[in-house]
Amino acid sequence: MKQVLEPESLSSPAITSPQNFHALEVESIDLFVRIAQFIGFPKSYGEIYGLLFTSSNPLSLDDICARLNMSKGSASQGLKALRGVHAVKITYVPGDRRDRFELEGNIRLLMQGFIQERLEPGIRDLGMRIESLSLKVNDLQNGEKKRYNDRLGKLRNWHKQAQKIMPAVERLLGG
Amino acid sequence: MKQVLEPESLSSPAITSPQNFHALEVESIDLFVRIAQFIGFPKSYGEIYGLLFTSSNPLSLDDICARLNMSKGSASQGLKALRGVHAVKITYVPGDRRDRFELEGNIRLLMQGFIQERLEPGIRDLGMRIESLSLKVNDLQNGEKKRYNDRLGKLRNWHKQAQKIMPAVERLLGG
DNA sequence: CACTTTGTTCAATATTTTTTGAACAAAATA
DNA sequence: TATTTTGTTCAAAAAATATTGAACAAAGTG
Repeated sequence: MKQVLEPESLSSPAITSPQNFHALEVESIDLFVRIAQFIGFPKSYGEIYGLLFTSSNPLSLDDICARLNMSKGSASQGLKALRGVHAVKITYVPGDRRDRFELEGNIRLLMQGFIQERLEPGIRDLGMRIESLSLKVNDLQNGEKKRYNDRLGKLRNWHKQAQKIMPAVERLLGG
Repeated sequence: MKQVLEPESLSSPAITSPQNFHALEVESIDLFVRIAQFIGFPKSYGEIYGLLFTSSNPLSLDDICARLNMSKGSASQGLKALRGVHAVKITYVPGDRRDRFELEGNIRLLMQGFIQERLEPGIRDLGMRIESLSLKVNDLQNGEKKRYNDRLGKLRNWHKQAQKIMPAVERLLGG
């Protein structure tokens, strides 16, 4: 029943021997490490994603630990987070008890997850803070109040623009 | 010649006594600390920006250190970085030897700096990496090549969209 | 010129974040 | 049932990042 090949075309047993990467694999993983850092994820997340990107078949937790020389804890946490942003999914391989992990088909899903779970809440939170400030400015004397309101006005305006562009960002990058 | 008032309406000498913040000031600074963290700046940068946001007049390096209870080194570095993204500028106050720092009038300038000096180079770098990968994929066997190209194609496509939306982002947030 | 004031730099320190690995729980096996 | 296999959690260790502070250079002052 278990017809899943060991990863890549190497003859050495993938689970016990770590590393052994093609130049191409290294470069792929490197790319996703950068992307991870770019959006504020730990680089181990990028490594995992990169490894799955290069892999032609779903990998188990142990595969990932072994090939990336990474602890089970890290791999587990990373996979959990990546699943959280829909970057990775679990595949059930009949006849194998272990979970197998692979990429969600589309990079857009990852971006959608990132936008919806990080970017948008962040912007919403800023909006609430700006509103809260705006309310409290009323307690100031007139001169101070005006000056403060000027600056807050610009900030509020900027925030409005940020909200305005979000749907387009989401449509293009995650739609 | 020196007609710059001490910051805020407090009677205590601003330079020697740290803290002494209004609730409003605390909340403002807090807001900008969040914004800083949001875009990956150290929180000290946010503190400085927030303090300048609340201040009705340009502050000296020492003012900033004293009020934020922050070392000269941090303040100096933070101001340098903030000037780098056009968030803060130096004002010369005749009769005062010290530099005085204040916000650039427009938050848009900050965003422009951030977009141009962080976001865009990051995206450009990703593009180069993706291209480099694409070239090397040619060395693979046919099956592998196809699979890799499929995934890379999606990635490249996504990157194209990211580039496409950048001008709009820049126009709305930093224009 | 010697002395002060001001801002910068960078090695050392402190803080924050990430990673590890051992303990644990859940589920499968025998 | 006891044993193994698998994945998660979280306190502790390691690594990365930010902050400090003392040494320094540049420019002003007397």
